Amino acid sequence: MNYTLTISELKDKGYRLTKARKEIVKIFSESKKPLTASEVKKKLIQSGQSVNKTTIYRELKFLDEKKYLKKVYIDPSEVSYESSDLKHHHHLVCEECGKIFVITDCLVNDLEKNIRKKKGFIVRRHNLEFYGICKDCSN
Amino acid sequence: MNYTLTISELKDKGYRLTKARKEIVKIFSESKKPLTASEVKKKLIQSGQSVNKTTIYRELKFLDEKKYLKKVYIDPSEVSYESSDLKHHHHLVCEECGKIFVITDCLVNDLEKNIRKKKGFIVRRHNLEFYGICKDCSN
DNA sequence: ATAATAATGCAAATGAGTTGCTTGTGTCAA
DNA sequence: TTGACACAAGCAACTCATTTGCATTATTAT
Repeated sequence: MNYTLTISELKDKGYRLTKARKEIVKIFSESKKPLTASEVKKKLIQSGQSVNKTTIYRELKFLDEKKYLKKVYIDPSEVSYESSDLKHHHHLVCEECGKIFVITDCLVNDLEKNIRKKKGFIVRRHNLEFYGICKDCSN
Repeated sequence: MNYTLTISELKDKGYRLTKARKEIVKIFSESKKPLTASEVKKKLIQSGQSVNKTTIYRELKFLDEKKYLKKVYIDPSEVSYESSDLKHHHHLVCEECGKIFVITDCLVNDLEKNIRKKKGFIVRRHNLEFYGICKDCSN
């Protein structure tokens, strides 16, 4: 994995280690689920940091461009991000309570190979999200 | 198929047949790819209709609620819609030229059954989009 | 410590989507 | 055919995520 989301990795690459950057890296490396800009802001406030939203958007963009974060489209009204060195996985999104569960099975790879063979389309990435009702909410 | 996107179906259900509604239904029933509100507006203008964006948003919402259209999340900055009586399929989105191709294979059903069994999560729907480089752009 | 460069904060702008309100138009019954 | 009523359309103003310009501040190599 080339893109380990750690302070030392960023330092090695020669990127500046600012307060905001370090804290945002920490937040994503500890988070078990994708986070939106506003969720990141909340977490920063909780940890006593006051960071301007513009800075957060710019930092998310920076980490996305450098491949340390990936965009995840779960809520059409807000983009989420997650660390790109997580093992390949997909999300179960409960339409009742909004909780997000992770599944690590992925049988899409075979499909991608077929697509390449049959259509000449080279798949670089895919999004697969499941929406439904979680165990707790189905009673 | 209960939700055939046609004028006569809407008439049978007792919905009003307005100019905008009829034209939007026509646009979606002829379109081979998902369309955003602004793309619908463009097509309306091309066909000589001037329809307010509010009307378009309300009509998309109406047709979505009545299950004649489905939301498709391809571009995180804009929601797309497509006719819901299309055969189940997924999209190949070229990251170079933006063209959208359709694939009708879907091996996600098995996965959904597993999810239900293993996690107790009842999948209602899923989004699966592939992003990559199309044949024309890979030279 | 200092210069060079990148990051920050703030205010203002953008753009998708929504809402309140008034006016216009299909539909149906008489 | 007409009138009443409910639903739809248009307009302006609003919301909310995200972006941009610009002046200021912080980080880092020298």
